[in-house]
Amino acid sequence: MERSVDNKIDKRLLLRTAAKLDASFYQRDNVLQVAKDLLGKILVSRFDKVYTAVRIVETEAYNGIIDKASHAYNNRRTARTEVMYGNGGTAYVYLCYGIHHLFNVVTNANDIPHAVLIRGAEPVYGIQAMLNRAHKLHLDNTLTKGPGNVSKALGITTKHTGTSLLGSEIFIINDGYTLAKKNIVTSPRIGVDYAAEDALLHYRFYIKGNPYVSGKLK
DNA sequence: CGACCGATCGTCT
DNA sequence: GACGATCGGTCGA
Repeated sequence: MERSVDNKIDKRLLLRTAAKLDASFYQRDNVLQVAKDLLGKILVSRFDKVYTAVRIVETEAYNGIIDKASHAYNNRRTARTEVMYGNGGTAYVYLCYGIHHLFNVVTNANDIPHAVLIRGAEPVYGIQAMLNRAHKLHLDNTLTKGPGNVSKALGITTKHTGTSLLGSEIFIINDGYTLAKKNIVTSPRIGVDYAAEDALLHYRFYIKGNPYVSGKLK
C-alpha cells in the first residue's frame, strides 16, 4: 500500500522551470511508458496568477489509429481530434456527456495521435481555489477523483485544448517523487466497452491503494 | 453494498 | 438524431 503523498508542496517548486517536463518526455513513441511515467508527477494550472496543483495517481493510454477506444481510431481526423495529431506536449481537452471536460496529454510526434487521459490525482497545492471551483466546502477524495473532477478542480475546460504543456498555464513537473514498481497497477480502461477487444488491453495505470483512484472502492 | 438513471451538449453520421 | 474516455444521486435488498 503506497503511503498517501504530501497534501501540500512548496510553491517555489511550481516556479522551478528545471522541474518542468520537457518535449523529450512527451514526444517519446511509447504511449504506455509515458502513461506510466506520468504517475507521481505534478500537474499544475496557473490561470490569472492562481496556482493549483495535483499529483497524478491514475492515467490511461490511448494508442492512436489502431486503438478502437481512441478518438483517433482508424485515422479519424476532425476539428476536435486534430490536436492529437500535433507534436507531443500539448493538451487535448474534450467535452464528455455534455458536462465533463476531460484532460489528456498528447504524446509522440507529429501525425501520431497518441494521448494519455488523466483520470485521478491528489491535491497538493491551491486546495482552497480547487474547492471553490468545485463548489465544495471540505476536502475529500471526490475533489480530484475521476477525470471530470480533475479538470474541474484545475479549472481546465475545452477552451484549453491545444494549449502547450511547455508554457506557463498548464504544465507538469517532476519533484523527484519516486514510485516502487510494485505499487503501480495496470488494468483495462474504464468506460470503453464499445472498443471491443481493445477494451481488454491493460492500458490503465494507477498507484496501488491511493484514495484518489477512480472506480469502485475495494 | 449494487443497479439504475438523469443531466446536458458538442460532435459526427 | 444518436451518442458518449462521467458523475452523483436515488432506490431497493
